[in-house]
Amino acid sequence: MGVIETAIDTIKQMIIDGELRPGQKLPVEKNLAEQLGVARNTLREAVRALVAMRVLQTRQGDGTYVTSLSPDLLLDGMSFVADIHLDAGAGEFLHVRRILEAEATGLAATRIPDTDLVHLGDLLDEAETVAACDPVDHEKLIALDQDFHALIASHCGNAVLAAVIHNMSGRTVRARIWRGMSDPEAVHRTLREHRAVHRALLARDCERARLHAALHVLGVEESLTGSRAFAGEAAHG
Amino acid sequence: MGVIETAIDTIKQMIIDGELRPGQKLPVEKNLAEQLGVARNTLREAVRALVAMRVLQTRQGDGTYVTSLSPDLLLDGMSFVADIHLDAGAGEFLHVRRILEAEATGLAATRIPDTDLVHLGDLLDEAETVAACDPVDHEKLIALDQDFHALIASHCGNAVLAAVIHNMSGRTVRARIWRGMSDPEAVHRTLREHRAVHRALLARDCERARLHAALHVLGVEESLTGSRAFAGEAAHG
DNA sequence: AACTCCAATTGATCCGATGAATATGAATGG
DNA sequence: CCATTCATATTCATCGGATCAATTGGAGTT
Repeated sequence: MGVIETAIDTIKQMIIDGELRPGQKLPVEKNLAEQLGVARNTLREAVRALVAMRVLQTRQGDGTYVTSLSPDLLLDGMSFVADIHLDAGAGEFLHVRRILEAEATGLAATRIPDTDLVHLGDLLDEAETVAACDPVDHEKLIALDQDFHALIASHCGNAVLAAVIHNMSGRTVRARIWRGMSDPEAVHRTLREHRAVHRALLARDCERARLHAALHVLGVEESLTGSRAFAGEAAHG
Repeated sequence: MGVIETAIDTIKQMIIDGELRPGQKLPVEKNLAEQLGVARNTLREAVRALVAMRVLQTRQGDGTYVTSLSPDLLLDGMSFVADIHLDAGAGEFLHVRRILEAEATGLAATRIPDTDLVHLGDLLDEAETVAACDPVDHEKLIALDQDFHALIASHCGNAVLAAVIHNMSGRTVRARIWRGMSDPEAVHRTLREHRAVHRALLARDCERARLHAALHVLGVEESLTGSRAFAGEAAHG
């Protein structure tokens, strides 16, 4: 194993062992490099790798610190994975998201405070206003969509679950999904599904919330794969 | 934004845009550094960060290449996250794993080939043999446990789902769980639950497979939190 | 055609120097 | 005595060059 990999693992192990705690300041580069028996440039590459993993954080003129190590922080590299695979693997990411988002929404039904339920309603009102404009501001819709799902997930009582959901669909993926909705009907359907989820949460009904959340993501999946059988049939009736 | 961050994002974008494809070789450090307008040491730190994310791979004397970018590869940083949070967040990770593993096992019921079902049976036979020995080889049990779950997940038909499950519980977490089973009865219960999952898969019964998988992970969750109400009651009866 | 060996290529590691951002503490004014 | 300002030290950021080590590819040999 190379010198840099060794340095990375040593610092990692110091964190796992509790020798380095969240928020703690590391020794200055010169000393830490000497302590680990490597050159300063080598240590910098190790530190840079850990910064990329959101394990460390450097502040010029101040020092290097261990981050909060919160799951949300450490898992956010996943969004890049989602962005890379938006061609081949977007459907697979959405499938995972459907499972997790259904669970999180069901959990949130009994946990989300009333004030945030009101906030959710405000988000939906604003989204409907934006959708009614011509031309539609898709960027705004994307932001509101993200806020809607993030707010629900943040109240599921499981920080890891919320973090995985939050990072499961990178911004590029979400943007592509919304931009793919050239059909105004698709936008309105999405907003109706959001309303349904909101009503279930207002009723504090776990199972309804879970089902509507799953159905919502499923709708996105099917709109991507072009297998929207229901929509086609509904048009006939 | 710093020079290094800019270099990282530039390379990332080249990959997202398809300018750099999986397996492709990058220009030599000297040229690429010149092309990006940074010093060689600076480029190296950017490359090192992408190597840590499993996006790039370097081979001394040969060159730097784009990896396969497979989800399993890119998501494997998650195991470090799980290792760090094994005190506070182990339960939350297990909760997510329960949801995902249940789904994956259900999906695998109709997808896993007969030959792999036989292989699963062999793994269980071997595990029971090891568990019957004295002293018990916990390392061997950990490896067999990992193989069992990985083999099932790999046949769920969703590479992203399989990758997330695979990386959800780091080796440290899995090792701690098994080592926590000082009670021989806990080991035997785990093996019984594995058998139940295997039988459901043999019957190609999605719902049974899903339930047994969920129950299995739930058992691990409860053994960690010490809330094994059922086990306690069973001991009385 | 297969093998051996050497030289070129390329990343790995190290060293030293300068620039830029921040923190610290002394000096100053109220 | 307290708040502000500012010079200075500290620390990371970036750079350029030098040497080491591993791989590759071709020349030469069998």
